[in-house]
Amino acid sequence: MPKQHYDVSTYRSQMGLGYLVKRAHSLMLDTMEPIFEARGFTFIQYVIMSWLRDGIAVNPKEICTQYRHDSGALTRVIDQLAERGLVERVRRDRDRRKVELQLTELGQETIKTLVPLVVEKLNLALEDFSGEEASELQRLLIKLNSKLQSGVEAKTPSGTESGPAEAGSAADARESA
Amino acid sequence: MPKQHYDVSTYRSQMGLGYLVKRAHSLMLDTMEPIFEARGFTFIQYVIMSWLRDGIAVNPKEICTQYRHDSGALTRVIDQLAERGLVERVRRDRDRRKVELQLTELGQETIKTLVPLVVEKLNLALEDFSGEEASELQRLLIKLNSKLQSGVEAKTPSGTESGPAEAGSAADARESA
DNA sequence: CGATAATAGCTGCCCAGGCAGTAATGATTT
DNA sequence: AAATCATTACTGCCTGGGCAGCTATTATCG
Repeated sequence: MPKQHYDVSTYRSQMGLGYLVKRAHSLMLDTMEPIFEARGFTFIQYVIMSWLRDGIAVNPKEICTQYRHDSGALTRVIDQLAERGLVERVRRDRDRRKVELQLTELGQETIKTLVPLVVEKLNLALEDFSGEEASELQRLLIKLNSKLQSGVEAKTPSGTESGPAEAGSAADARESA
Repeated sequence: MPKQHYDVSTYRSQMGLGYLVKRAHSLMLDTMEPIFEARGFTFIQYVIMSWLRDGIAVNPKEICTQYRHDSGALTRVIDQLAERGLVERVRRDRDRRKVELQLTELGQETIKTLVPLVVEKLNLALEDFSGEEASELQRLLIKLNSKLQSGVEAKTPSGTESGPAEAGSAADARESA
C-alpha cells in the first residue's frame, strides 16, 4: 500500500502534483516561446535542434520516446526544419528503415545562438533558488518521472484492460453499493 | 544578476528544467487519463468538476486564469459537461456577464467517485518519496511557478503593468449567495 | 528458404487548444 | 445621461498533436 501523501478527505486539486506540474509546464512554455517566436522558430523546433546538438538523439524515434512526442507530428516538424536547411535526413545503409538526423552548419549556428537565451531564462526563473534548492528540484523531478514512467509502461500489455469503456459513463460509478 | 545555476558551456537540454517539467506533465497525463477514459471522461472535464467541487472557481474566467486554459476551449468543455447533465450554468443578477457554474447532483456523485482514484494514483507516484521529499517538491514547484508567473506577467506590453489587481475575484463569488 | 512478426518513418483524419473577433453587460468618465 | 472603455462569455478559424493505417525494411522462426 502506498504512502498516504494525499488523503481523499483533505485533497484539493489546486495543491495536487498534477496541477502544479501542468502549471509549471504552461508557464515554462510562455516564458520560452517569445525567444523563439521572435526569431521565427517554435519551441518544438528548438527542442529538436537542441537534442541533436547535444547528441542525445539522432533518430526521430529516439526523440519520440525520450521527449514523448508523437511520431507523426515529429515528421512534420522535421520537414519544416529540413525545408529551412537546418537539419538533414541521412539514410544509412546499416538499417535503411532509420533516418539519421544531422544539424547543418546553419542549424549549428542557430542553436548556438538560441541556447544562451534559454539558459538565461532558466537562470532567471531560478534566481531565488539556492544551489541546493535547484538541484533538489531537479533530483525530485527526475525521481518522479522515473516512477511515473514505470507506472505507465506497466500498463501497456495487451488486453489486460478491465473496463470495456464508453457507453457506461457515470452509471459505472455507483456499482459498488 | 541571476545565479548561474546553468552554464552555457555545460548546459544539456535533457537536464534542463523545461524538459523535466514537460516530461512530468506528459507522464502525469498518461497516468491519469486511463482513469477518466475508462469512464467516458476526459482529463480536462475532470479538472473542471474537481475545481468546482473544491470551490476554487465558480466562473469560467477563474478557471481560465488559474488553470491557464483557453477561454474558447473552456466554453466547449463546459458545453459537454452541461449536455451530460454534470454542471449547470446559472446567470446571476449581480453581474450578468458572469456565468456561475454549479455541479449538479450527478456531477457531485461523479466527482466523488473520481477523486479517490486520482489520489490513489498520486500516492502511488510518490510512494518512494519521504514525506519531506513530497512536500519539498510541492514547495519548490509552487516557488518556481510563482517566479515564472511574475516573469510572464511582466511582459504584457499593452496595459500599464502596475497591477490591474483584479478586485475581488474569489471573495466576490462567495458573497452573492 | 519462405512466411510472419516487428520496427522506423510517413500520411490522412480528427479533435482540442490558441487566437482573434463579437455581443452583452458593467464600469468609468465627462 | 451619453460616450467610452473594460470585462465576460462565446464563436469561427487555423494550427498542431493524437491516433490509426500504410510502406519499406529488418528480425525471427518454422
